[in-house]
Amino acid sequence: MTREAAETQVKILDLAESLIRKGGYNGFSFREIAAGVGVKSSSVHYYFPTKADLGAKVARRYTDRFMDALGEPQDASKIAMDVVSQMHGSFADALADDGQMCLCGVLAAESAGLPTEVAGEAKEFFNRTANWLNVSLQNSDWGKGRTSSEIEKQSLAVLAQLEGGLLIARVQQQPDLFDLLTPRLPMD
Amino acid sequence: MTREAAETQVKILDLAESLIRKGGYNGFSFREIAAGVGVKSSSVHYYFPTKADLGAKVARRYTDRFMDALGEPQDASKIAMDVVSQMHGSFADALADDGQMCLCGVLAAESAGLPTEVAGEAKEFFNRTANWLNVSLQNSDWGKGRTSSEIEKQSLAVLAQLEGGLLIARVQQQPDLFDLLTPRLPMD
DNA sequence: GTCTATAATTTGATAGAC
DNA sequence: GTCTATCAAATTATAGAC
Repeated sequence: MTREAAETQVKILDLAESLIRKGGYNGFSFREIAAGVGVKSSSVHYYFPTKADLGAKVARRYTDRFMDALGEPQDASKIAMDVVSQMHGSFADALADDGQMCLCGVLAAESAGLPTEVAGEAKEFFNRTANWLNVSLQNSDWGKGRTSSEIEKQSLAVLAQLEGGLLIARVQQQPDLFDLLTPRLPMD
Repeated sequence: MTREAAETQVKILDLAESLIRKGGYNGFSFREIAAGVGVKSSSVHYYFPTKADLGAKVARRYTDRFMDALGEPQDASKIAMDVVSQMHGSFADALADDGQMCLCGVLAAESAGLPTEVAGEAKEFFNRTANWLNVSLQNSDWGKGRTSSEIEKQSLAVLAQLEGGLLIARVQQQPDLFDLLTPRLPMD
């Protein structure tokens, strides 16, 4: 694969990601991608045979990058609030650059109407982020002495509030709203 | 307006609501509506001149119905947990009948790519539900002695977790997940 | 109020030249 | 790898008969 080819492919993925985050999977077209990248739509099909394939690969790359930024959950004990803050920061980064919300949050919202490959990747994003929270909270001070089902439940609650916070910040066109909404863990 | 006409109009609104909740605003067409209702697409245009008009009216009706089910916030003091539980129950109802999520949650996710009239109605749903929570929590035991900015913040946090919970339950295809995620209010 | 018919555009996708 | 050319289907929307 030549350098130019790789750049075209990456440009397509970048623009597709941006457009999906703006208007959802059904809100962009191959021709829109092509025009933005500076090629013809047939060239987009050269890299991604179908729209479902492009959508799935955009989601996969997004999830990989997101998990990469989080890093491996540490074995060593951590402060639970630092774990939550780190996750909050990763979601805030998604919002910060262009005021848009989490790609897989958008896909999740319309997932009942998506090709299975795309919906599957969106689902996988939540599996992986929930698992990261699970392991991290288990190793935290807060996690000691709590049941794994209680920890799993709180991991989902944290994720829910973060995704929901992005949703609200976006529809209200007030990105700052998200910063207000740092999830808390119950202390009882 | 004759009885049959009213029924057709309501059928259109009902089906449009269901389809948007399934696949978003860009995931349904006038012909799909027409086929499901048993008329031609030109008849759908008779009731709703444009797609944006239909989308906006679906959202408005949804919000009105949602607020109607909540009822007026009581003046009398209430238990805060009952307030949160009531809101949780209203969102659960949306999920219960067909396993789909909140209409305005879906619209919010793709709001950056929607016609302004539709995005505006989605925004209004959050304004009205947040305001209901605000007033109700202010009148609750928990609200006594707390600042209005703290109460506003927690109202948004509750909304965020509920919408995010629907998002997760839907993408995981596990409606039961939502029941687990009853928001809590901080007691410190 | 619902229909037929159709305009005008956009969509995802493919064949084949270079 | 990118292009031209094109297809078949779907889209929103309108005009006008009944």
